[in-house]
Amino acid sequence: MEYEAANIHDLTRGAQRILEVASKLFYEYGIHAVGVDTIAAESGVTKRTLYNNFGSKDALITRYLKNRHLVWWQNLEERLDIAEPPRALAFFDIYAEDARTITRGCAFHNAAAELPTDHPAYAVIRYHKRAVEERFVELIAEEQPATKDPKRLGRHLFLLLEGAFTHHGIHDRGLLAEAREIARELLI
Amino acid sequence: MEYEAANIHDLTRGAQRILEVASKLFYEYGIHAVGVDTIAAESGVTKRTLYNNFGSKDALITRYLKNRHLVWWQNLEERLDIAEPPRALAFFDIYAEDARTITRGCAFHNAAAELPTDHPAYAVIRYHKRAVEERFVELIAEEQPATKDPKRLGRHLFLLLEGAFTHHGIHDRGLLAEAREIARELLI
DNA sequence: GGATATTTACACAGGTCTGTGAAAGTCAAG
DNA sequence: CTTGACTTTCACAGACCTGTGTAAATATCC
Repeated sequence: MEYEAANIHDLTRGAQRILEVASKLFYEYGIHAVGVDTIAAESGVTKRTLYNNFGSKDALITRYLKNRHLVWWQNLEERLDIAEPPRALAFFDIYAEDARTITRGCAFHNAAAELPTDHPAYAVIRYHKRAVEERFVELIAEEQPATKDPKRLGRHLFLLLEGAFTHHGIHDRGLLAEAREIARELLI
Repeated sequence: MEYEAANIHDLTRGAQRILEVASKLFYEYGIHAVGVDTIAAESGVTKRTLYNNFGSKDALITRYLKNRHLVWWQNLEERLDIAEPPRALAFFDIYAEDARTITRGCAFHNAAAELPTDHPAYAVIRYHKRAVEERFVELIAEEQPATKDPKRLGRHLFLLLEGAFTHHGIHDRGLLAEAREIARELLI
């Protein structure tokens, strides 16, 4: 990893609740819009505890995105393990499933919109997106060996997915389902 | 339009400068990260003038996105007028050109990440994205009448473009150029 | 040049923001 | 029962935030 890994289990119970609450609020309302007082209050701890555990808001933001990546990635691999070929479509299914419970598009893109590019969390964003893209390309290369340019097809599908999921935050016009359908045709 | 149109020429010279400066700063650093004091100071006017002209920060934000849409759309139509078929590729060229001078992806997506969905500016964001998508589909329907499903192809290209441009803010890995290349192949 | 519109200057209100200090309280494990 | 890790309490600092009131100064237009 380009950044220090961060396991939830290193955290005390209170700290875990802080991270949960912060994740929900940061995603729902945006990072700048949510203050540490709010996060502490919603977590049922004092602001002092928040600072004792995370050090600063910026560090909490970074932890939020690291954790989001880890959880999401684990879910991805589990789903891929049980998916039937073409497994690239499982990617679309995961996003579609996410979209049923969360409604503001991609947490990483949203964070990128708010943070300065030299923020510690920005490295996590870059890492995550790159990892997803590469996993996609890898998958295509494995399962569609007959494709003349697996890398291009992988990126092609990746872009479809990114476009559709990002849009989900703005206006759902069935783009995720349509992207999946387009992908399905491309994989035949 | 779903929202009241807003012409720059209604504004005094000072107000135009405010809008210019606000546009630059909102895009570059994010909306919440930029205060009205900063905007006024950079514009060389007093904060009072800003409030006399725009009423509130929220109204200024809304005006920023309305104006961004109008300017961008005008540029789009001008470019389409002189473009050679397939003109859908001109879309990619416009985004690629934008990407040379601005480096934080799509202003509308970024704003959407920060604003509550009931913010007046959010309607502008929805309108803009929908308009772009529809213009794309329209263009395909005109120029690729042989396509069996012009709407799907239009959305397909739209998603490629959105995915690539959004990514440009995070990490430029030549995705815009690759998206154009993929689009070119799809249009043959 | 005189009426009208606009901008300045500047103080101020009332919040909210991140972050800290220091002492007292709580709880679990040895 | 004691040690040590964690959390609470609560006051406070200092900065930044949006937005306003008012009177004087300056443009702009007929």
